[in-house]
Amino acid sequence: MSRWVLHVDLDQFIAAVEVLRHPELRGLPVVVGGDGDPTKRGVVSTASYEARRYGVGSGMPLRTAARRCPDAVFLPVDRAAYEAVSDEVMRTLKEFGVVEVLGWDEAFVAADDTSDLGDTARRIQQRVRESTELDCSVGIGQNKLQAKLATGYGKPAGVFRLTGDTWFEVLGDQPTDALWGIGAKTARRLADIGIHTVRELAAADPDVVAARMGPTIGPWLVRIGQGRASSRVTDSPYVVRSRSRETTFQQNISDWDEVRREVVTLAHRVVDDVVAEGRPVIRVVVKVRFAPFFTQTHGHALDSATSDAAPIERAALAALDMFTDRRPVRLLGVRAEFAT
DNA sequence: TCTGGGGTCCTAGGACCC
DNA sequence: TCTGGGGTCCTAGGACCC
Repeated sequence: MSRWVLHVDLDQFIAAVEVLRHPELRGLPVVVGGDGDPTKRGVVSTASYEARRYGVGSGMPLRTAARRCPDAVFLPVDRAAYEAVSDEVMRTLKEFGVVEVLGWDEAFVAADDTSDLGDTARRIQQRVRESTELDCSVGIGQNKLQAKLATGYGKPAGVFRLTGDTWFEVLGDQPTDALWGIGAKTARRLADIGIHTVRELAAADPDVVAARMGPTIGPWLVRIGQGRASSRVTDSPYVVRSRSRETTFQQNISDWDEVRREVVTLAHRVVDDVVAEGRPVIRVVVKVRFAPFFTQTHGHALDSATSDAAPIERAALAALDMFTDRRPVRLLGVRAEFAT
């Protein structure tokens, strides 16, 4: 099955939505993250292109962003607002074919009409602009990996095509972490066995990579190095596997009784989500991030699948009791896993 | 620079069983 | 008697993504 895939990615989505709501911010450096207070613990969700010129980027601590760009406008994250705009974007994309949603601001589209994909991409951009006043970039590829990577070369507001024929020309000399699915850690481990570029990864022996990276991941890494991946775009509704809530405290918590109370609070928030989901839970996992930044998890299986608050809360506390460390706590999380 | 919140999937090791 | 190997399940941790 060889078909073409389009990947649509909204430009600086969260910052762009905020500028739509606050037109006076257009052209200014805007940073969205945390509760909008750059003196607190939190990271940047999205920075406008104006802010990026100061070296502010996603994932950066808000305090660092404030230091690099003191004049930036800092805004809190407003999930509901972005979800509403995202829904409108996805509705628009469905005019063009099957849509597989990847997040608030990106999706794959299986183009019905393969006669002129460049034209389709431009029409998508036009329709998204008409319905939401937002710009997007579109990648065109022969599979999802190619399309996804192509989009990055089209930004902002452009269209880029990446195919099997141009794969090595565009990506061959890039470091392996340019690929979707390879991060800093995997890139470093690949470098340990002499693989630095996409071209080298593509030429590697899958068995050698498997010996270092595992039997499933190893051969898959070689395949993505070659630009090979699935082209199946699916709109089948995703079945969520877990629901979780977590909090980073502004000040570390040293009192274990307070830790227990916070875990109960989080467990109740998770139960609300679980009830909304309407499916029973079989396991509860508690995550503790100790100061300075050391994370552990422990889980507790439920005797029987349930959505009731009491057994889920008890399981969370039982999981918490498995922690023996009593260093100050920076973050607590509770996750409920659904029966499959 | 002092590192969010919400997810997914894979791996390795131990327990358990035959 | 003091010892093998394989399969499967569970758990914790790692890595990645948006």
